[in-house]
Amino acid sequence: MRVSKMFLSTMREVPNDAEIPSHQLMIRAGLMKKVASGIYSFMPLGLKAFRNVENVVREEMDKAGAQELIMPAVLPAEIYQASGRWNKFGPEMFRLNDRGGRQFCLGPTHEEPFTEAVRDSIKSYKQLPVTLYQIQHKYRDEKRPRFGVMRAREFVMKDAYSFDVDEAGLDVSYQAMYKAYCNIFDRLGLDYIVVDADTGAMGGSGSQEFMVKSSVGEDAICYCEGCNYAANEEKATCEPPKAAVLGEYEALAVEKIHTPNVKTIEELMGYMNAEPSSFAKTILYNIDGRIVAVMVRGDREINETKLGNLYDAVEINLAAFDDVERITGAKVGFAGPIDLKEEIDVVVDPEVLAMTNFIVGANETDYHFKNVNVGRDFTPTIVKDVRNVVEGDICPKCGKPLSICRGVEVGHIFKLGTKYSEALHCTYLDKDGKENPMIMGCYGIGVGRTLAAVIEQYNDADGIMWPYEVAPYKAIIIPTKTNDETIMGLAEDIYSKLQAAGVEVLLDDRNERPGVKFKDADLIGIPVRITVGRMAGEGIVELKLRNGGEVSEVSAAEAIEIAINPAKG
RNA sequence: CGGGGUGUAGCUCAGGUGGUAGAGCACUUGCUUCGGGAGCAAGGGGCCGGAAGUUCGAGUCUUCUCACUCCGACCA
Repeated sequence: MRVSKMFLSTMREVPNDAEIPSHQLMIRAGLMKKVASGIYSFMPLGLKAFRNVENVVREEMDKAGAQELIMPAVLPAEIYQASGRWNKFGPEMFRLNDRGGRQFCLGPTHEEPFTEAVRDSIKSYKQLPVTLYQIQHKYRDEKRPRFGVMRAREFVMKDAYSFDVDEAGLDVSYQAMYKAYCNIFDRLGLDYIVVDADTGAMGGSGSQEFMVKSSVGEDAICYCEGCNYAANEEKATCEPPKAAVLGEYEALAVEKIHTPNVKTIEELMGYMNAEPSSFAKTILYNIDGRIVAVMVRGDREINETKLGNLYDAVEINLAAFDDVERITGAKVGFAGPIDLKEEIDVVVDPEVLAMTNFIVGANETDYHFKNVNVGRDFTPTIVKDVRNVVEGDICPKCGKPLSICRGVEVGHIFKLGTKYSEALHCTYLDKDGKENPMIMGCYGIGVGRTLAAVIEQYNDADGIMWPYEVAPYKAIIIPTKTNDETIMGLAEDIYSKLQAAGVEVLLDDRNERPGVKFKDADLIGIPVRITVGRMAGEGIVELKLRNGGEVSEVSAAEAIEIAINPAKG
């Protein structure tokens, strides 16, 4: 491609609505353009990089035995009504009506249509297993689109669905996808980690997320340096400290302390001259209409996912102020486990069991109790891990300290089980002629998000540094003067030889100053740069690799070799 | 959904107390330049997000709306 003919506009300035490097660079390098919040057009240069990611995904899916097809994005309401998700998705689903008033949506995820398609064409165990996939646009009306295509409202996803006769079959299908995902992210050069994840609204018996480590990631990942334990913060657990045993320590007498006008734990601790870790906070939650008290150490955060799972909850919120006041008999801020006015569950994090002579709210406005001890002063209804793991907590598998980092979720694989096959009657006949629901798995990769993650990982102050596999063009030839026959002759010669070799190559034939071309080449991140200039007469060019390294003077033939296969450089 | 911020040229932004629209970059033309986003000169480009109101007169003041954005909550 000749740059002079290319539909490309690069920007010197950082667009004011782009926060993170990948988003800024995708706009500045002219890869994409915003059309509306969370909705983007891909420009030719961006699309080429996008297709490269897509093709890696496609090749690995095909290699793993999955078969590609494509479903519509516009889908009738009925199939989502059948699974109950028409209502469950709520305002996140883009909905529309046809001229006759029939309801449709833009597909947010495609378990239902895939399940329906398989139900209609597969009847026998002999036709199973099968794994199908598509690479297609998804639509979710996110409350808060962010970071360009990292969290968009229209985005491309590779979604795959496996159908098996039994759990053992699902394990095989799941492992094949797991392996394919590793191959994909390896080929894309991403630094990723596979973590155990909460299954969330998808349901099912287990799931794992593929996380690219990144400071801009929206998820917190908990992992162990000592073993292979890794989990999303939503799911991560730790080994609790040993519970204190009454009688093995000196349990002091409970005292009621007047603590007027304290609003925060910090104020309270200042008032009582104590550390937050010597306080157990009690928070009231409304879980599907039921009020529950939850206790964790004062310096910990409650993990609402774990709490919700404990009650198999659909909706979980902090309790309303008047519920709190009715149940504790005090203003908000003084809740505790002792003398609650109503019989409610008191869920206690196991870490609290290790605390002795600690402080709690007194269920009386402006008062706290000190020297409280579990077992003597109150009894938990449930003891369960309901807090977020923190740096340094003990690994539940090997006992070493856990670390926490942030990550971008680029892939997610689920063992779904029979949730959708039962809802949509997707069954097969086994050898005995008995009807069984198929056992399903589903597997997603956010293609645009993966592309953004690649850029997030591979950039510097000058721009993008594409890994070779993703680079929209592998090499760029920069003639320093376009009116010099010797220079242009050699540049054109290299250009045609690279094209003949099947290398995607750019020739920057614009009548621009060399500095402009160098800046653009760095910004758009082409891996191999061949500058044709002063020594063109001797057949010598300058070679520079975008991912570092010095400029070297080589023969045109050598430069061509390296552009074809930079690993040799 | 709660709280904040911002909407003026393709991009980044300036436009006290109301008086009819600006800069830099980008774009067009010419000249000089030409190895890391050149200089000079001349140009083109605006429903000042939209609507209503106050006023002789609104980019500027008031109200309403829409969009974008940040923090939080939420999130297969």
